[in-house]
Amino acid sequence: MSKEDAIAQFAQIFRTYGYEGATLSRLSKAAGLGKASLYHHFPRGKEEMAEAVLEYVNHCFQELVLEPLQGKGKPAERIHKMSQNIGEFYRFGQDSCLLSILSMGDAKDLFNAPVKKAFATWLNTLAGVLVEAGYDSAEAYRRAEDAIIQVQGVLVLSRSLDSTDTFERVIQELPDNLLKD
Amino acid sequence: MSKEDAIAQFAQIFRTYGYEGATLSRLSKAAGLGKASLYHHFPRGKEEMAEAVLEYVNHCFQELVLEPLQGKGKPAERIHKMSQNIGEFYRFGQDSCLLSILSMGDAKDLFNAPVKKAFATWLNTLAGVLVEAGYDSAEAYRRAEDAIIQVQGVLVLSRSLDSTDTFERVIQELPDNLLKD
DNA sequence: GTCTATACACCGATAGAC
DNA sequence: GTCTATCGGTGTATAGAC
Repeated sequence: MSKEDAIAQFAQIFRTYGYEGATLSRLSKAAGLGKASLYHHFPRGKEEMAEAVLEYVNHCFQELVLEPLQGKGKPAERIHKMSQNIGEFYRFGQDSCLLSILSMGDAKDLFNAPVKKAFATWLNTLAGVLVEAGYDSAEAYRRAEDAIIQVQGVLVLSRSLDSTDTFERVIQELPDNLLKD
Repeated sequence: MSKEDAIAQFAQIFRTYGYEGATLSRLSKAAGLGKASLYHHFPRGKEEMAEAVLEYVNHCFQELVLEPLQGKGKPAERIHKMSQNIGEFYRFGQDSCLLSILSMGDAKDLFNAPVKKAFATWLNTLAGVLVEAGYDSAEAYRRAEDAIIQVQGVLVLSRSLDSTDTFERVIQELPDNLLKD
């Protein structure tokens, strides 16, 4: 297994169990390596593994969600593409948001800055597209906030109810909600 | 400190650190008792403490959010009261939702049933008011889902961004969103 | 680069004095 | 009813053989 594959497996562990619940035993099993071997690749231990996961997830998010927003088409088309890819990014509601997970408990102190930055980038990128679509910047920012809130909210609800049907509906309605009126 | 006061303190620990992160050391400190003393009041240990917290929080939620919805006034007034009290219940975005916390990691297996039930009750109670307000039941249910999604989403965002201003806006707009069109 | 063995702290939980 | 002391287990992390 490549290092990147291992990090992708780690991501699932952190998302599922949280930072405290992501024990070295679980991470070791997910990577198919002994606990001691993990320290060869991540000398600073669990914290460095979480950093690698955060970097990896940010990279995926950049490709799937941010780049489509910065593409060439009409604003409406870009927003549609973003919404589709959000579905893929969160595996249609099966995955929790890593950022929201890392904003809890002890992890909050460790990852406060990058988590804030990631949300701010999403907010600003989406608001930028809405400004292009004709909204003034305050209204664009509110709508971008509302969209992110809907995504985060439906992820929580999907996890709590063990059901992804509401996720599908919310993602499908996201473009219309962003551009209506 | 009364048992109920201790349970309220426990709730803050579970909300802040999650089920795994809510260690007996932290719970003991929050209650102002030694670890061993906790077992006098909660013989089955941490799991029983979390059960007590869940029961306590459900009770608060019942009083603050559900009962106003089942009151006597017009639907619009009841929804307005619910929204106000949601602000109080979540301390205006400073608190995470205990249900969403208990739907993660190992706690998910332990508390799946009551968490699902609590969300279902909220959904059905709110949808009932919207039916009274004139929506057909499918539309009422969708709107109730959307409102709960907005609340959960803004709680995540508030926690991640360490800011409660968006929370205030979303709660304020909640009644209009539920009843518009 | 991966392993076994181990160190030491903290976990949840219990025994028993007071 | 609360405490100190302690248990067995697991947590993160390290040492050193191969």
